[in-house]
Amino acid sequence: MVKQQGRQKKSSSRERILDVAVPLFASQGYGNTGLREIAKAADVNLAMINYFFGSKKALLKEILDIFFSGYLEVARRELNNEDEFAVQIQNFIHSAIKYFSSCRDYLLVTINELPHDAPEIIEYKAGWGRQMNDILGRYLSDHGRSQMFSTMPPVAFCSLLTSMMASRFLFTPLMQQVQPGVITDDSVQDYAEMICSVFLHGISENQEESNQNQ
Amino acid sequence: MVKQQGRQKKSSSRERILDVAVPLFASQGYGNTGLREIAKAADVNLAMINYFFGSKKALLKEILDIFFSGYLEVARRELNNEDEFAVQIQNFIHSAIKYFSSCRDYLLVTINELPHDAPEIIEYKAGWGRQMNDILGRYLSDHGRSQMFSTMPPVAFCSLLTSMMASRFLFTPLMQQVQPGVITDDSVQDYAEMICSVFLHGISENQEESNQNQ
Amino acid sequence: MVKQQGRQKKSSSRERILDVAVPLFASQGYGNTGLREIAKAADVNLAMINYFFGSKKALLKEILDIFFSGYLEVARRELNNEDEFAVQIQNFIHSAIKYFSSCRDYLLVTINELPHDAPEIIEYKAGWGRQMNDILGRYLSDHGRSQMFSTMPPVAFCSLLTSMMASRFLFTPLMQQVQPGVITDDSVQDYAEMICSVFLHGISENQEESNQNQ
Amino acid sequence: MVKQQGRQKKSSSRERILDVAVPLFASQGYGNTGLREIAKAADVNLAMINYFFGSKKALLKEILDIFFSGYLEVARRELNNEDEFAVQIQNFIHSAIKYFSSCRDYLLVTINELPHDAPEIIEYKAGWGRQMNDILGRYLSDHGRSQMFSTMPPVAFCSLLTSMMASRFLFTPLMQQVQPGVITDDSVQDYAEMICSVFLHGISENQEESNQNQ
DNA sequence: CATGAATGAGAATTCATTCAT
DNA sequence: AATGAATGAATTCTCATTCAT
Repeated sequence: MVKQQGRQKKSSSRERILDVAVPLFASQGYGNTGLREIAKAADVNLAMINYFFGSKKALLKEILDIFFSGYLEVARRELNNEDEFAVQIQNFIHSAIKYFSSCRDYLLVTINELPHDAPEIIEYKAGWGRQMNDILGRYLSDHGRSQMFSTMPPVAFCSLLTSMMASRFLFTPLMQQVQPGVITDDSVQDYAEMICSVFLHGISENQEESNQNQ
Repeated sequence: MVKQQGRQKKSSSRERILDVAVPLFASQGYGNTGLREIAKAADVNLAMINYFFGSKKALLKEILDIFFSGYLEVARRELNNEDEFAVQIQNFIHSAIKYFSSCRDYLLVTINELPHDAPEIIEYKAGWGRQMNDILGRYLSDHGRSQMFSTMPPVAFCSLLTSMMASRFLFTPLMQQVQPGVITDDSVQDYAEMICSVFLHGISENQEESNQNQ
Repeated sequence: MVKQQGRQKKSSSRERILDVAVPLFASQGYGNTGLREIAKAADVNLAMINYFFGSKKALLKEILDIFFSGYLEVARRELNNEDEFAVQIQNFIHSAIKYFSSCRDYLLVTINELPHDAPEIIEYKAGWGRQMNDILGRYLSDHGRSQMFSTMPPVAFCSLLTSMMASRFLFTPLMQQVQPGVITDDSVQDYAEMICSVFLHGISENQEESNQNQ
Repeated sequence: MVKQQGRQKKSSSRERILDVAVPLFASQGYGNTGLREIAKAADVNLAMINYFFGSKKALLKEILDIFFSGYLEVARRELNNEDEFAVQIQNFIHSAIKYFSSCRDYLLVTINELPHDAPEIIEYKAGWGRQMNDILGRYLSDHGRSQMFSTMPPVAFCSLLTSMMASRFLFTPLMQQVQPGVITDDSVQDYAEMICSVFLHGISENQEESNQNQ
């Protein structure tokens, strides 16, 4: 599906709709956001949304599409090479968090709509999930770690890691309400470092240094 | 369909509404679930939902309330005692995951509605968040770990751990679609063990055994 | 229909409902006021309203009843005696305006619901209208003024005079919004004087003095 | 039922809604009339009412708007010229009553909703009231009659006169119920004459002739 | 008298979608 | 590509009323 051809002279309506829909879905939820609201915010005629995307659900699909394809690309790039196990994971975490940070609203929409079982969407999401599972499965088996903890299949490994990396973005709104000023945008790099450390070594080891420093 | 036989007649409608609303919200999303649907599923007159709860939003609040109060109770019980740092964390993780497992739908609703910014709900959620933050903050400072990783405030510590523990439940629907049969209910105990291990020591340490076993 | 028997020890619920319903109907309109609102304001169980009055419409009827019976009583007292034509009218106007002032909310409800044609109420109001018409008709014919202006039947005479007297109360909310402080409660007496003067002599005559005073 | 034939096709729905809503509001009251009823009577989809007017309240505003702007126009035309005081008043009364008669239902809606205090509407009505007050105030002061009766501010003058002129229309339904056949449409001219006479000279003067005729 | 639960209809409003222009 | 009108179903919520206790 060709996203854009030629010079894009004037921020096409189609783009404006997406640009406006994603943050709305992210902050209010898909079900709580009406097409009217989107149309008004995008300064576009209501009928144009269905004209471009076919339906509200197809608009959601497109958003999931964009997020997943980017996420998969990161996974393929960082996990399909000759580097060492831990190095790959570290690179993946850094890249993924950078990616999450670059499209947090896409992430939020994707994560929040994941558990929902709208019949048309559910199998669709599974398709992306399978691809991600394949990449991670190959990565793990390549390094002889297919049965980590004896009960963590790749699919769970993937879920856990994604969940950890996303936690920062998922909880941001709440965290800022609880303790304003604590979460700052410039600490994404630090955040990736921390996730790497915890995922690879847990909080205990790190804690010893931390204790010494005190 | 017999309405109710035997003893507990009083206000069973109210309970039926809750019992039915939670899984519906969990599987479809709050915004995608109509009161009609809930009323029909609970075999209750539509008007009773507003009669008992006041509004759809108040119904959601009640659900968040129930989940949060249970979660806080777990935190208070496991983190407010004389045990050692790692022991407390381990007990907390086990208890919390057991709790999550006992009310997964409440968990799903809570997590998925967390990022949304319905004005009335947002400050409400922050209230619960603050309480949890207080408990964890005291726990960390009691053990001289207030500034873990130098950039992880209690609020982030809390988010990360919760996110890890919840990942299993959040992604269950998708995981089962991707790899049917992998996720089974009886492995909750193992799951808690795994989360403990990763959170405290990371995947590397454990990996060495895993490698040896190969 | 006996209104009250015995000592009325504790401002009965029935009275509280009426006391609360009348100003609500007056300020919001009958149709815009719910029984729930009344029940809450009267601190009475919702079901009590129907228990005491039978229905919302019956509650309205009772209000019209109370107002009309008082109004008729004034008319009977002031127009059924041996005084002169103009004296009777003057006494009637003074008494009626005093009465209106003592129950303005009843007046407002009555006037504002008058034109509406709820089938059960319409004939009911006509009953009261007929009684008032009889009194005024007898009064006019007694003084040989049955055909004032050749085209003003008693019913129109009655309407016009009532409308004049009521104007002050009907427009009070608007007037105070337009020119705050102009309408004061203590000028009811003056107001009656003015209505008398205009109704009997018009504004022209009075104006001449007014001009001289300038 | 043929929807529309011939020329004027555009936005006929909007007009039909207004044409149907006004008499319904007039005869049943704003609060007692549902949008369903209006939609059915106008042969229009229920949603079109909100589509065109935004809300039920906005529909009411539009009706008030139409009535008030016409009424103000009459006042401006008849009271803003070089004629004598009494002549101006007479012309105004004749024009206003003709106007009232041409849109009685608008008049009824306006008058009956005037006392109600729906927060959004109240200040809105006051805006119109102020304009009318300005016109009448200028008119009175131009003729040196600002303090008629020493206690009748322009706002009261305006209320009284409007109330007198409207009485015929306000009470019509009741009057016809009380004395069928008395109120006829062709007597509007006579009615205006009568109001002029009463307002300027009162009933006494006229009465002398009436007495002589006996 | 009084209460709380229950009901079914109806309230206003918004929904996603379609279609002729 | 874009618009405005239109639709029918669904939204949340409130209505007046009833009834068993």
